[in-house]
Amino acid sequence: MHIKELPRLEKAEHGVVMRFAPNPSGPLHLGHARAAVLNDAYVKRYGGKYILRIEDTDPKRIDSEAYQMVIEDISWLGITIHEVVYQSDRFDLYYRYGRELIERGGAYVCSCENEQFRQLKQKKTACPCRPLSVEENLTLFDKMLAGEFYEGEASVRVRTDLDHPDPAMRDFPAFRILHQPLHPRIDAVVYPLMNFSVSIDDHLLGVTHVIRGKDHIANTRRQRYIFDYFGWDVPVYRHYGRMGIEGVVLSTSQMRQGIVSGEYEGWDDIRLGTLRALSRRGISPDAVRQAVIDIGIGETDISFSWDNLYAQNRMIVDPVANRYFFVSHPVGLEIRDAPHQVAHALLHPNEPVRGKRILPFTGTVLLPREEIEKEPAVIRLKDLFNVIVSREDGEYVLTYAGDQLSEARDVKAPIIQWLPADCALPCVLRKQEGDVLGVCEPDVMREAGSVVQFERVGFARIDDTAGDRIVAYFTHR
RNA sequence: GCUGCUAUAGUGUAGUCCGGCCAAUCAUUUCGGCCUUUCACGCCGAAGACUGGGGUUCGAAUCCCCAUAGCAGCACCA
Repeated sequence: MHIKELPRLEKAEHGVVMRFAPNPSGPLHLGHARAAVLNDAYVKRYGGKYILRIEDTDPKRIDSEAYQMVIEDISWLGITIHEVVYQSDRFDLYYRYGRELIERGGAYVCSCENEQFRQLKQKKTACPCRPLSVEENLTLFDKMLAGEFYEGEASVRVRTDLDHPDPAMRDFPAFRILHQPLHPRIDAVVYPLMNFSVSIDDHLLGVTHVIRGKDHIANTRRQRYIFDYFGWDVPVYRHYGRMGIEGVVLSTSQMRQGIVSGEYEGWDDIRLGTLRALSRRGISPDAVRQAVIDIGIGETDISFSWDNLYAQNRMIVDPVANRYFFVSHPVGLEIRDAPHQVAHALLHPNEPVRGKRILPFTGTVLLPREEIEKEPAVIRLKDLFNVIVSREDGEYVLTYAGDQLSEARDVKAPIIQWLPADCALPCVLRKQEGDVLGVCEPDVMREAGSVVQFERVGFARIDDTAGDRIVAYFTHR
């Protein structure tokens, strides 16, 4: 496996403090994995501390189950977290620094209507609240905290530069009032906005380097205003480009919608880009990690390719996956004149010491319909013997044609998987395109939870062996 | 509309800061071949790119300008 080196980080020689800061709105997906892994990779490279900061300052975007899911997903990824911080535990801190920012003249309480402020901002005009004194602002802030305002009636804004050429920079909000919905962890009416809480936390937690998506470039500039008011040093920032994924929605809200409407089975539906979906399909966390590091921190927008992920995963999984036969759409056929015998097939072709599977042939085999319908003249049943295929009255007839592999080679006979009719287990292979019904070897029962290779079909993770049929999830070819 | 960022093969990526060693790296992909009782793995080989146009220079993927395209932000979301 080729190991790709990430570009070096400035000012990182003496260690770094970094953070991964998801909001708990759902499980982690590939987009999160990029942020989580990249930061983790740098912490591991330079040494230091990795903080998981749960950004739960918007009750509208909290799914109380997500707190747990995020933790699970991170540990699945094999990421080392040294400290977990919940922003909802820190509201008092934000209020304290909010007050201080007002005292320093860096913020004011604005009671303009949203639309009104927006228009003033476009015209680079100060709103009527902007000139209020520090004392007046502090009083208003206290009233906010005391719950004396309705939602939307007041907010705290950071004083920036009304002439700033980028309208996005002008007096952005730092706190808002929210009466509803209720926050699952705390009881509050004044909520810090992302740019404020992030600035305070990044400083207080000693964050030295931040790697995040370029959708945060404007936020980085806004946060700099707050750092400047407090006289703090800003971390080193890196913004990587947008990442799309072939044929997948990564938006948590869209995924949730699909689950609610019944389009998807759940967060681990194999058509989804969540980490739990990948895990269920047998994608290894190391493959995700490698694929993400391979992509790096470039600022270009990219499209994540499944092929590249699969290639990484194949490298990891191929040496460990045991081989088995899976026969899709099985057709039972008796083989004429064939001596009963027992086939021995290697669990892994490159590692004979691992042992063999034993498949007793007693006259009738199950073959994949697709293979028979190609009407080959001769086929070789893998690890068994050769068979001549003919038709009589529209029915396929198979006749024993010797054991010699070389003879099959000579006529370029396809070598195909098969199963004894009397000891095959029903098995459903679940693919993104749909389910494939078939049968597999009884020994697959022993592989619950692990990834196997169904020979000539592809890799699959054995998900469930408890029901009346084995359930396997297709990983990739 | 305003502000900013980016632009290397199908995909991802190296090279760009400090112009020549780049007729452009590596991986994946596709196609051949070898190996093989899997259409897997492994091995060998091939295919495939510097967005376009100007400029600077002896020399540009690399510097400058313009164009084009994509993306992001302009939320009391993160």
